[in-house]
Amino acid sequence: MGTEGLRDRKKRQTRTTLVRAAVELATEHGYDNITTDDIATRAGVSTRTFFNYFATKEDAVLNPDPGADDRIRAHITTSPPDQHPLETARTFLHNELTTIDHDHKLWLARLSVIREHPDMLNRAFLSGAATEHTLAEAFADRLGLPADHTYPRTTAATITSAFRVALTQWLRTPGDPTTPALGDHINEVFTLLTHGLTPPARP
Amino acid sequence: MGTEGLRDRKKRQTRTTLVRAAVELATEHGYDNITTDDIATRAGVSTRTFFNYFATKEDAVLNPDPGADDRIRAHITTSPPDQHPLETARTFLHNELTTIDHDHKLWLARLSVIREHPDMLNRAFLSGAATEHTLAEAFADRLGLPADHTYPRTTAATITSAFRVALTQWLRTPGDPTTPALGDHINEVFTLLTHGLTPPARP
DNA sequence: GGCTGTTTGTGCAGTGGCTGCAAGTTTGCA
DNA sequence: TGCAAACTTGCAGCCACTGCACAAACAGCC
Repeated sequence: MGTEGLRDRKKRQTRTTLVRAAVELATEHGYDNITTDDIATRAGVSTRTFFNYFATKEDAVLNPDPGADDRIRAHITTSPPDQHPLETARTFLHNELTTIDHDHKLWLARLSVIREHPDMLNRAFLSGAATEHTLAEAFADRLGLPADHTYPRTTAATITSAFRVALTQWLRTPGDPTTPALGDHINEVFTLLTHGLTPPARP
Repeated sequence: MGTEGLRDRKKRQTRTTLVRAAVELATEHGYDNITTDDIATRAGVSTRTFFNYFATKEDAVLNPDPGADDRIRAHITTSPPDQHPLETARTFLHNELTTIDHDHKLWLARLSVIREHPDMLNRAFLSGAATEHTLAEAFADRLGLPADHTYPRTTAATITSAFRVALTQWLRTPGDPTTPALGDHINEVFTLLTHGLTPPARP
């Protein structure tokens, strides 16, 4: 089971090649000005193959991480059961940030594309309704509640929203070392939420 | 200025006719099985005209309310400045519910379409990013904060999320008078949020 | 009632995302 | 080596959506 097999290796490579092609082309010419044909051609495969790997042109740029759901579930079930859900989510997100540092360069390009297309981020989060569902399920399990209970659902929705806001705020001032890091934005948003969104004092 | 003019009247009528056609056809044959041609034909206009009224096939079904943003802004600016934002939003949503009761029949059909296509609801809420922006702006004004401050943005995102969850929960048990009304779900979700999502006791 | 400028409706041709199908090609396995 | 399963590819096609050029309807004015 340790061996991966030639077939799987090729498959993974084709996928990452397509992602790179998509992100590069989008940053070079603008996402709207490239076609799926362009992406496939640069990746050296047929257009039809492109759609065997991605259901959508957007997916090729965003490259949704299929393992994310498992990591989420694992983190939630292994964290202290009486920990506040927002705190559990916060620590999970901080863990993930170190992962992002890996493909640093690819991520910067990807983010520049997203910055030009804010709707894409939104769509990513909501067709990522699957992820939200995973969150709700995991918290429901931990709390001994039914999966469709209002509490875990609200919690899950709030968490994804929170992360989205933090990302949006962070994207406004990218790369500048004097501005807050993404982790700082996450902390700020989650702190607001744990305090029930109590308004700050007037300036 | 009181008179509406024949031109405007016709325009409004064409729009509502298209909406009715879209919703009816979608409920009859399923949203995926109808084309924009079908909708236009039933409405008695050309396909090209359809796209003069709606940017998207989805829009014809959802019929986004262009006046909503103004009502939101008005409600927020006229409500007590020291009122908790979540409470302000809660009362606003309750006001809107009475409006929905007007086109009751159309709304039921629309909801049945949405129930078959949960993604549509999500997309509606996030291409309704415009609405979220309005929310953030209005709260920022009221609090004397800059429009891009994290607090109003988090608040706005949380409110739209909350409403989305309430709607989703409500859609699961529609029309049954023994189950909670939409307003009850809204209350429940907002209560959870004002308490910082404190987990309920284990059952 | 006519005249003129501005909207609104429509046909047409075209782009491009996305899919099903029926091959061909490659890999896994015995 | 030979067979089955998985992967790739070309092709034909659907359909949402757009730009453009022109016809039709309307508003305001004389």
